[in-house]
Amino acid sequence: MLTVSTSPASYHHGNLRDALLAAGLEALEGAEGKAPSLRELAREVGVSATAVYRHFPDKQALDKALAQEGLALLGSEQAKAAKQAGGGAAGFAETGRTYVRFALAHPALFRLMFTQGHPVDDREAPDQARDLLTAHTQALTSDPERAETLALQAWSIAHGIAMLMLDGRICADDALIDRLLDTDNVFP
Amino acid sequence: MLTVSTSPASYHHGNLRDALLAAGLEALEGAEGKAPSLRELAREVGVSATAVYRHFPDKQALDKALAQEGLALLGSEQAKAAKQAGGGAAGFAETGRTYVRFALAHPALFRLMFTQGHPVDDREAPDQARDLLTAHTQALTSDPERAETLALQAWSIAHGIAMLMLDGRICADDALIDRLLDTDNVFP
DNA sequence: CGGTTAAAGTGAACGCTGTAAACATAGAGG
DNA sequence: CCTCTATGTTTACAGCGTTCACTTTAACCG
Repeated sequence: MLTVSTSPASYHHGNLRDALLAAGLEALEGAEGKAPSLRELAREVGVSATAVYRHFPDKQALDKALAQEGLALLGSEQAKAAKQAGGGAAGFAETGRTYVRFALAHPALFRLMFTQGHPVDDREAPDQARDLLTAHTQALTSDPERAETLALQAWSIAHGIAMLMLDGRICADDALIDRLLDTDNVFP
Repeated sequence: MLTVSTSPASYHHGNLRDALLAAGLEALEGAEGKAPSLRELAREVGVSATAVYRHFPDKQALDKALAQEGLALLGSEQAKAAKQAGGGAAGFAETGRTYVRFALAHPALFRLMFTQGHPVDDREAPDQARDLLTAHTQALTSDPERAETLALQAWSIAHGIAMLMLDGRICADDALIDRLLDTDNVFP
């Protein structure tokens, strides 16, 4: 993921880009809800604000990179959870739970990931989360369109639960997550 | 909803509060994705920035009021749609479609509504959207807990679809909305 | 009526933000 | 060793939310 090099504090930082991302991720964990400012991250890393522009054209680009980092994190957590559950349908269900729990565990990061104006990936960044999703749904049916529908529905409900819980609209309760994700008996 | 009084341009504005909300709602419609600043709204209404503080303690409070206005709008649109569909299950389905279409039609407003740190309503504001939801699900089953589960699931999936489409994660297509909201055959 | 008072406006100022422009430094390669 | 370029620095600007001290106005009351 990220190699946070503890490089010497010389004029040239060494690898500022990764240091900024690491500081960004750390800032997103603490201080509930607050997204870090560009200057704040620069300060944290011990560098002038404008130095950031040697590595990112924009604040938005920095945010995008952070979002990408978050996406990778989510994907790896989901993959681990699915494997631990033994894969298959049980593994699929676990990716959903992991999705929502990830959002609750990293609210600011999750918000950042899905608050960018446009998609984080312009078809180049690997998206393990999405790959898992399509793999799991394709295993459930032979009809590709049906698999896609299922995938998007599963994503939507997990994302909806996550967002509504983050916004305090519905109670962020672990049992409730399970209850809502259990769609086997929507129409019994 | 909002009465935009065309009051005389005297020293005292007349009802600045509503004028600010009206300007805010208008600003949220144009200029894709950009939420208006406090100063911007004050300028628009022809008043100094600090005048706003006579009516709202915070920028956040202004945003909250705007969100409330949006919620009322959504609720009324849903109610109309449900009635036109003849109520019942068809009406319920229509509220879901309306929810997502509302988000796509007013992206900035919708984002504002669900981006506040904490719920817009501290149990005092009437929420027609939520009332419709519980009413419709309670009509589907006699078990109250099951009705609540159904309600939250329906809300989650609609909200998830809306958010993912707003973020460009899934294609904002009208046919896709219908396809995803049709959960009758999730597990055939 | 006329005077007082409080609600509702003003302008200047502060510290913060993202960003641009011009300049400085250091490490790598000819 | 000298130079070039990647990577940093300082200074500056406009806009933001917010505070403070002040002014205006309308409404109330003796």
